[in-house]
Amino acid sequence: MAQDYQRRFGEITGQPEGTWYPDRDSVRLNELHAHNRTGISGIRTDGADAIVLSGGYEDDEDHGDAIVYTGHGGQKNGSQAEDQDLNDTGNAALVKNQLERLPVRVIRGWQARTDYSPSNGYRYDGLYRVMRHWFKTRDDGYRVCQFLLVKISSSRELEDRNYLPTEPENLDSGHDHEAGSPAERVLSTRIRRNSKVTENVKNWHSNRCQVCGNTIALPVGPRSEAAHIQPLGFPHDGPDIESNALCLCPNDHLRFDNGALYLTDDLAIVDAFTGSIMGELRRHPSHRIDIRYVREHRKCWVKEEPPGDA
DNA sequence: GTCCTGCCTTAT
DNA sequence: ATAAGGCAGGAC
Repeated sequence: MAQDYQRRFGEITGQPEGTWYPDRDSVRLNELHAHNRTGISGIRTDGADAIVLSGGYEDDEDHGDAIVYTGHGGQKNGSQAEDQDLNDTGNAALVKNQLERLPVRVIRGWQARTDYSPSNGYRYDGLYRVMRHWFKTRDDGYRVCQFLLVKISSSRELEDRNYLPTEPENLDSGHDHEAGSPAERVLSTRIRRNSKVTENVKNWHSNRCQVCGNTIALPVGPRSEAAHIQPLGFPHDGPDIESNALCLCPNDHLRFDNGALYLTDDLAIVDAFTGSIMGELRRHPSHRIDIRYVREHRKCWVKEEPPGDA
């Protein structure tokens, strides 16, 4: 009975990209996906080996090489009725993929009726990387967890694995971030990043983290990272400019990008676990920070109560 | 479209 | 062991 599904990451032998299946049971029996109804095949401690994209959540966005996938949970009778969270094992699994860089198989179903879904049945469409996750507030007020999936061996993904150079010279002054297809916008995140922005931000702060004040010393010299407040590229499309960037140590960069800390409008630093203020963001007179980007970042991680009710 | 049965994995 | 719940599937 419990012919326990053996989770395997990556390509399944004999099931190449493009293979078609008549139904979910067939997908499962060919060991591409654990479930016959559930979207995410995975658990918190393993990560997710596969997902099905078949229009079950209206906040999904399929652009081929770039996908915004909505997490599990919160639905009652097919419509959103509660907030989603990362206690859900499937959602936590996809975060694990992101942090451990595990590939996820993407299977598209006919129900979604996008340009990329099959007209009937299900199709295995290759391996994707989970680039990041965040929360979105829907128009009805419910919060859903979302994941940016980018196809492996797309230019962006190769560049991310250092197979392609990230040359400072091919920069575009950072204001064309709205242009191009979603996949191109994802690609532009790294390939066309303006190194002058990074350099300025790091120099102003002398490589000291604006959160903790530490500098990571390496034999080659001090190390810091320029972190964008509103992420670059699809779908957030933050600008590649100094007022949308922070100088952070790798630890606080990871915390900031994954919602462990956020900023108030007064640039106080908040510990997301306790909600209490950890301190003030370290400033430099030349480094103006635009509060609009701080708000966009906060939207991804903090449920803001609807205004009104004076 | 809606309803309802059934089957799997995961959690308790 | 048993229960819960899910991006099915088919019937109507």
